[in-house]
Amino acid sequence: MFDAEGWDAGLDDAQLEAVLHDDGPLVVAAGAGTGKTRTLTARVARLLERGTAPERILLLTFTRRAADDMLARAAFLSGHTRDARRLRGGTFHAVAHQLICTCAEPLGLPIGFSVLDPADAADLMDLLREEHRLTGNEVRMPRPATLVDIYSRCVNTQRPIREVLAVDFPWCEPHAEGIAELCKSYVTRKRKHGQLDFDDLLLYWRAALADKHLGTHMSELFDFVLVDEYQDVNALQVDIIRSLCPQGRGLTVVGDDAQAVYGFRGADARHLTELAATLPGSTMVKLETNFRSFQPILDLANVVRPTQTGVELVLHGSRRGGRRPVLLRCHDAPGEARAVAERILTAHEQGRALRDQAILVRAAHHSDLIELELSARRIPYRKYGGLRFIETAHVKDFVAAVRLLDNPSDDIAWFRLLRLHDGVGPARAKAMLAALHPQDPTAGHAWSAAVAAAPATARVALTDTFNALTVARSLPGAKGRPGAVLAMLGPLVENHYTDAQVRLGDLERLASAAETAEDLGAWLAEVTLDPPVSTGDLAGPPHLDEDYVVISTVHSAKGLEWPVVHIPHLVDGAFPSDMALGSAAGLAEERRLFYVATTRARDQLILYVPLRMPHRRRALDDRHSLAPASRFLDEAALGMLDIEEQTPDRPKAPAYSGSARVTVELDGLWR
DNA sequence: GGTAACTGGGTTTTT
DNA sequence: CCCAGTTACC
Repeated sequence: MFDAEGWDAGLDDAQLEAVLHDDGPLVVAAGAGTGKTRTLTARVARLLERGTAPERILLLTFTRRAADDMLARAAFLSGHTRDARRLRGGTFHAVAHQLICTCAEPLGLPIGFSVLDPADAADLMDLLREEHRLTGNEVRMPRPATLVDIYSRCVNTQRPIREVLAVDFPWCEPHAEGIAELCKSYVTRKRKHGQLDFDDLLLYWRAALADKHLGTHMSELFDFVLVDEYQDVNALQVDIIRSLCPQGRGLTVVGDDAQAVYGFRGADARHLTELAATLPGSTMVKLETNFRSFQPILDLANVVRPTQTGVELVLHGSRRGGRRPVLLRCHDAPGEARAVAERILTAHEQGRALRDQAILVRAAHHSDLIELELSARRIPYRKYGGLRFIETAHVKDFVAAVRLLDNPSDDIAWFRLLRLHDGVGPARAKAMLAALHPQDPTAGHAWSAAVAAAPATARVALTDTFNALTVARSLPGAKGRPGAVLAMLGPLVENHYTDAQVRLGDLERLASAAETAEDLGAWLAEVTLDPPVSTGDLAGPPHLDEDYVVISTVHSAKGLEWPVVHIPHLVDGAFPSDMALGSAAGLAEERRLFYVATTRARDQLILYVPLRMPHRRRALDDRHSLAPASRFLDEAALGMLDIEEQTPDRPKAPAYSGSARVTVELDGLWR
């Protein structure tokens, strides 16, 4: 898999320039498939070889998977495999969490602080919304998840709420006052209960760096900081990077502004070009040779690639030959699902393993019909993105219980756990929280007060739960705690869910994964910040002989590649998403997303257009909207495609044309 | 007054 | 599939 000849084997001139660059600020503008991962890892390997201590190199990536991958490769290339574990790396959020834990006290945080995921944050918003009596009005308040999005957008773009509402959430403006009020109490409530949401991890890291003493200490931890996917950082992350590397010394960023697809999370690709412009003495290296795709795929990609970006890049292919991408016109969505399955099987017959193929979708539910079709034909697949294991109710119950062991004042965790008991709903749970919280929530008298607030039916179970928590808390460190939590949750889950057996099976696997952790709190933060996509992931890496098609959202496919790529649902309203059709900025991001999708393909790319799509709003009648195709398939793009029609695969039986007289008689049934 | 069970309508993308 | 609103039961 790797070249054993050394870190410089097979690098081209531009890549080599980036690898050999000294410690002045370096911006690598890397088009899709130009070997940026290779370049980054080679650079790390070279730094190690030059004698930089591995723990003084920090590699910030977009997913943990990318980080692990790169660190392992760098260690291999440098021949310093033994040092690999000492390299620092991960996502911004994961690294922030690790660093914050080392200085929780000076930051004013409780030692066992909780990490709220966005769903927890939404639960908290929901609670506050009720407390502020903002529900049940004539004009409905935005959904809790939307409130969290609004709050998060303000934080991540560092813009005032009025502006964020006006620009990004205009339909929420009537509630501006209430929303601002909610955001304010959201912040105080989190602080009070020792909870940090994802945004807080960045905020506290930045705050630590801004402190005179702590900040100096923190920025001196690293000699080199390398940031991948820089086009997708937000204002907070930019501040963090700038404090980590004063004057940009030792800083390397890699990115491509044509692949910026996280605007909705507060990212702005202009940070990439601004960095090059504002750092004195910075060097820019452009990587424009694509080593990934056959030329005909690149011809399409170059047409799709948005032109008005800050950094002009033109991809030159290095792989001649290959077929032109195919545009397959399908009858309707079910027809498209059949076509995808058929083309996957065709490629399979031609020697492509299933794992060499990916289906990339704009939104997770776009693969619903395709998944049905694959299942019906017994084609194994694995889905990335969309609803995750960690977001299922029973897993959240488990996580909440574990969180309580370290942070008994975590009211959101309590709220979940209490409602698992028979006869305890939102109102009772809230009354019990009130009984718990003015006191030490681990104290016996607090618990009896809480139990007293519950209906008689729940009291025995609640007492059991409280006792089990006491026992679990008394266990030292991580050992035994997950098992104790599982034992506690068992009867509750059994009572509360209809499909309890499946859920308990999940929890058993989760608990045994947790038992292997050295530090349960760190393990919990890890799975919260970078959750496993399925229970399968908990069992470790999949077997080599396991073969499955990958279904992924385009967002989750960023940075990855497959020999064969299928992109279904290329229809206005789906891809591009109808949510984005209204604004130029939205459409521009959709186009970049399409660019990302097409450039994932190495050898073969198939685009699917269902010609008839069910109408979104009124599906009651059988009316279909005629949506010929996505606006991205303009004349220029079509010129790069081979257009094919879906072969009719189920010829209808010829209609009977003779005469007959038939009656259907049911009256005998009702006597 | 509060819970649980049911129904109908809506659904981007993720650390 | 999740959420909000409704209704029947405690």
